Amino acid sequence: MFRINQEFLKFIEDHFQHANDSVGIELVSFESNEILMEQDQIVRNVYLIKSGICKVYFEEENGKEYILEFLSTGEILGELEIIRDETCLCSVKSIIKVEAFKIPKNYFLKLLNGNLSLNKMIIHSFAERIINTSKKASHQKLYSIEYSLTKIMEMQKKNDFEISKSDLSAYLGISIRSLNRSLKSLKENPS
Amino acid sequence: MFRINQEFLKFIEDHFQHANDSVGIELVSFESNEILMEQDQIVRNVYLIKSGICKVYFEEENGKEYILEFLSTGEILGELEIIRDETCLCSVKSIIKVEAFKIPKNYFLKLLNGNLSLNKMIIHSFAERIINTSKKASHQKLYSIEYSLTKIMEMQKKNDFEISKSDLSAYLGISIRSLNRSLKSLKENPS
DNA sequence: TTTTCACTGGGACAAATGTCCTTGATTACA
DNA sequence: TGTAATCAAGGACATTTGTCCCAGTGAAAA
Repeated sequence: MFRINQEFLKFIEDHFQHANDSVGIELVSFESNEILMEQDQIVRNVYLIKSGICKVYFEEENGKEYILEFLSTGEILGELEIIRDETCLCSVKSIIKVEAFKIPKNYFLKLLNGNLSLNKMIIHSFAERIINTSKKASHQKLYSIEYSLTKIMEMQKKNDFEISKSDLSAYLGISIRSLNRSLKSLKENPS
Repeated sequence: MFRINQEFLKFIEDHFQHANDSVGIELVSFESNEILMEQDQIVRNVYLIKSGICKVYFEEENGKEYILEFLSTGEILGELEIIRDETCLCSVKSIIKVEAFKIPKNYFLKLLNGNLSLNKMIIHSFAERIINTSKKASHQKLYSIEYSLTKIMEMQKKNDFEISKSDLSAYLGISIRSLNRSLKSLKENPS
C-alpha cells in the first residue's frame, strides 16, 4: 500500500509508447467511487495505476465489506484472476480520481509467457502482497485495534490523504462504533 | 493448505535425480516439532515438502503466536525470503514427521533466473497463498469463530489428521478458552 | 498405594465489541 | 427563514472474547 513501484510503471509506459496500436493498451481515468473491478465478474483487462488510490475489498455473503488493501501508483490489479483464469475474487473501487493503464487480457498473457522480467515483477508484487496481508491478519487478531489504527493514521498523514470512517472500519474489520471508540481513546491517550 | 502440488514436486524430483551432486539438493527429514525455519534468521535453503505437515507462524512481540497456514506435500517454504533477500518473516515447524527436498539458496536463484516454468510455478503458488490468506483474514474478522472452525474441522476430517487445540487457537487467532466455548457450541448445535 | 505434579476444561468476572437507538448538527428544500 | 431529511457521534445494553483461577483427571514419582 502506497508503495510506488516505478519499475512496473516504467515497463508499461514503455510498452504504451512504443507498442503498436493493435496491442490495445489505453490510458483511462476514473472519478472517485467508480468500480474498476467487480467481484465474481469476468476480468477482461489488467489495470496498472498511474495515479490515485483504490480500495480492494471483499463483499461477503453476510453483507459486510472487508477492505484488503489500498492500491496506488505503480500497483496492478486483475492480474491474479487472469493468471488463474478465474472471475474477480474481490471488487476494486477508486476512492479518489484515478488514472490507469488498461492492458487487455490477451496482451498481458502474451507478455507473461515470454517476458521473464515481467514474471519477476509479478513475483515481487505478489510477495509484497503476501507479506502485507499476512501481517495485517496477524496484527488484527493479536493486537488491540489501536495498534493497527495508529499505523494506518500515520500512513495517512505521511501521504497527505484521508480515508473515510466507513472505509477505515472496513479495513480494520470492525464496526464504525468501535472505530469511534478507538479514535476517542487514541485522542485521550496518545501513546 | 493440504493442496498437493504435484507439478512442483515433479519439477524438483527431476532435478534431484538428474542434476549432478554439486547442485546440492538433498532429501532431508524432520521429526514432529522440529524447526525448519526460524523467524528473523537468515535463510540458506528452500524446502519443498515431500510428505508431512508443517505450520507457518508469526511469533509476535507480545508473545502470542499466529499460525498463517499449514503446508503439506508439494508446498514450498523459504522462497519468498530468498526472492526478497530478507531474513525469515515467520517460523516454520513440523507438526508431524516431514520429508522435504532441501534446495540451496544459490541453486534456487539460478533456476529462478533462467527457468520460466519455475517462475510460473512460483507465481501460481503465490497467487494461491494470497487468496487463502486474504479470505482467511476476512472470514476471521467478519464471521463468527464457529464459521472458520467448522471449515477447518471438516478439512481435518477429510485429511484424516488432527491439529492440537493450541495450534487450532493460534490458527484462528483466539484464546483456547474461546476455542473451547466454540467447540462446545458446535457440539450442542451442529448447524 | 499414596502423593505430587502437570494439564485440561470450565466458572466467574472483566474488557472489548456489536447492535440499536437517541440526539444534535448540518444540509436540502419549501 | 423555517421545516424536513440525512447523517455522524455516542449512550445503553447485549454479546463475544479474554483473563484468571479452581477443580478434576490422569500420569509420574515416592
